[in-house]
Amino acid sequence: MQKHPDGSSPRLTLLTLAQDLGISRATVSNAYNRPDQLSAALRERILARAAELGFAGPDPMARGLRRGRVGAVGVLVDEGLSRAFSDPAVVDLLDGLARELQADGLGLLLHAGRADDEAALRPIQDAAVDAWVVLSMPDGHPAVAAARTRNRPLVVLDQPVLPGVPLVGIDDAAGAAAAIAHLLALGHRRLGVLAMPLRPDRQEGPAGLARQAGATYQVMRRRLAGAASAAEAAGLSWDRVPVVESAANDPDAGARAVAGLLTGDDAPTALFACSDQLALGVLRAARAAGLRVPADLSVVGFDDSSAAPSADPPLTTVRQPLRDRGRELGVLVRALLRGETPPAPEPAPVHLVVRSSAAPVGGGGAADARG
Amino acid sequence: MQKHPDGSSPRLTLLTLAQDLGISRATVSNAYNRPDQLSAALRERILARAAELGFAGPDPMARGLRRGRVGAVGVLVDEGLSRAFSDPAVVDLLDGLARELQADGLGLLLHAGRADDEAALRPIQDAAVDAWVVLSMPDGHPAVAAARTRNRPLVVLDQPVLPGVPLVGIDDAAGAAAAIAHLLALGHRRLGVLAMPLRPDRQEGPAGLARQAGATYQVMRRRLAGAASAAEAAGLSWDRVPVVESAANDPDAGARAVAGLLTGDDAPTALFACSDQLALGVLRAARAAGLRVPADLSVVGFDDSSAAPSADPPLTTVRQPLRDRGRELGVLVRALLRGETPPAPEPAPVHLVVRSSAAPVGGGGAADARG
DNA sequence: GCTGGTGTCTGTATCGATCTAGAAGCTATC
DNA sequence: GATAGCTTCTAGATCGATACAGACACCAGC
Repeated sequence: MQKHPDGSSPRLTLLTLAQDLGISRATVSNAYNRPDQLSAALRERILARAAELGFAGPDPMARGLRRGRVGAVGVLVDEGLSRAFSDPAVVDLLDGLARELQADGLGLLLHAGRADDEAALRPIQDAAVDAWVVLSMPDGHPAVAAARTRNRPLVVLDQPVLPGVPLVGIDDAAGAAAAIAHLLALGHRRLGVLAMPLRPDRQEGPAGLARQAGATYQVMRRRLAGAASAAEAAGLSWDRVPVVESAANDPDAGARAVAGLLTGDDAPTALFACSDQLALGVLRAARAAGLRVPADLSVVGFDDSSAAPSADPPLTTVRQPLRDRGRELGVLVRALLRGETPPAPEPAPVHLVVRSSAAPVGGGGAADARG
Repeated sequence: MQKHPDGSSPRLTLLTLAQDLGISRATVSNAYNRPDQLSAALRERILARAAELGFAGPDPMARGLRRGRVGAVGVLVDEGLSRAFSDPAVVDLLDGLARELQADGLGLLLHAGRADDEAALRPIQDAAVDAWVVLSMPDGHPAVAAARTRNRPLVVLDQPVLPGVPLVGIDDAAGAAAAIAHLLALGHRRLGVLAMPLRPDRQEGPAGLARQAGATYQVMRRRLAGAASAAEAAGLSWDRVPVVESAANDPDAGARAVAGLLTGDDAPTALFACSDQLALGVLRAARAAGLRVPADLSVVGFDDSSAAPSADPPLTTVRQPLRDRGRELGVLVRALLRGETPPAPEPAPVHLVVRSSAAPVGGGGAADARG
């Protein structure tokens, strides 16, 4: 755009403008950052001339260096962006976060925490951010360590639990227990559970007690523990409840993982899917197997993401306030950036939202069977 | 973490480390950036000592200032992040972009382009990014102007068309024409169109020719023009084809907007929805109105997003290679950052993917009618 | 006429790195 | 033994802004 006669592009800086106007660099800086430090008239003159020359204001990086702030918050998500964002729950949460941070003009810098490559961690270490938000990363993930090396404020969602790091979480165990209790109350005794990945190794299929206990995704460890205690409390032996692990938290993977469980004489009459994404997969698999939901199979999900109410049938699910939690993360980050040391918020309450994907065992819907 | 005995935190810099080791600052810098400029032994010693002291490497902002690069690409999306990311098409595209940029260790800095507030533009002007990617913003949106003020490389998806700015697009008109032609070939004569927003004013309802022509979302202008020409070519007068505008590009808004169109004596037998998100809304509205798809109503979408094949019924839709287009954006950005001036890529080809949401008029499915 | 207070504006040190040019040491060659 | 060519390391300028401590003018009050 602005090209010098001699061909070199004359980068505009505060100094350029100051010299042009015959005033000092500091005054131009003040025109942008401290309007009270100079007369309104002069400020107008400076801004007008800046617009004329096409000067866009102080350079972000130089300002960042001097002030120690860039105006960006790093967000660390597991795996690729695609997988993370294909989950409406993550999107809702991120939206809450972004809205809250907008109050301070902070943007979100996304980085995917791929564990594979040692060199892939450099971009994370070298990211110009004021703080980090870590979204549901497994225990011991190297990307989390990389984000911590700069000693910037860091806030964690759900997991991992790190000493001295504030965490925004929910009572996963209570939520899962509520889901199981609901199914038990409906009279179901042959239960099944479809789990999100327990470890980042893409394993799929039945998950025994050992695998469950060794889960590096703490969220799953807690939800399974909650489910187990609710089952045991009702006299059901947990080790006889089939738990199937999905290779990924999306409907397709969920449908694939659960397919084998739905047929056979002792197939479950009710399934607890540990996320709405997986619950959608169960619905799909059930349809493919010719089962009616909820007549032949009851399904309960987890999250109450935006996809839950519009599913077919609408999902009974454990509601967690996703947007609010995103906002909480933002509030926490802002406080930390102001130098405060706020207490981590209490785990948000969860409760069951009853819609129509779960019904009493035996299937009232058989009346108008039309298969 | 690292606290000095006297209470002040002793920020670690290249200089600290250099003095500690009795060498020069430049050498420490070289240890990180130019391994060939010093002996392997010394480099090892530096890195080891750095790890010992907890030095995470050169400061990103200082490096950014000196090098003129921060390692981040700004992404400008319309409206809130939530709306943008709830569209699987956007997510797929973003994933392609992120993957391509990862090759250079570049992260994505998200900013929502809210038009409301003048002050809301500052964070965009002041964002520390090396380049901008603008995703489907309407003509004349102030946020786009804000992103341009820094004279950084800028790449546009779909729109707006700006002189000298490379654009990654598709042949929208041909795609829409293919959709209409398909419906016509199936014998449909009573067509309807469900449009994405034509202007960012959240208007909903029938959109006359004037409104269509005044659309500031060019994508919609082009798709409607393509649809019109295909209709006219078949002898159908376009001004008699009802076009309904949705207030937002999501299934709920789409269902709401289209509901009124589905009933009545001269209700369309076939609908072209200008995005898969809207097509999902049509499916939902049709179900609510007791219509069977495709027996009573044929539906064609646009995008072939990841939601299309798993819809019920699977969507017939116009396929655009979303992930590839994201990658193209990334390739373009990387080239521009290397100082090259690559030609904007040819508009990617689109073609119709026939699944089962559109069928011949008259409804073959009426045989086993069970309503 | 002097003191003290306000309101504006400026000079300079500083943030933490990278780049360029060149110094120092060491070996090989004629 | 002087010259040339390496490799390895360093000094100093530079990127562009902001914070702090004053300088200067002007006015009020005694």
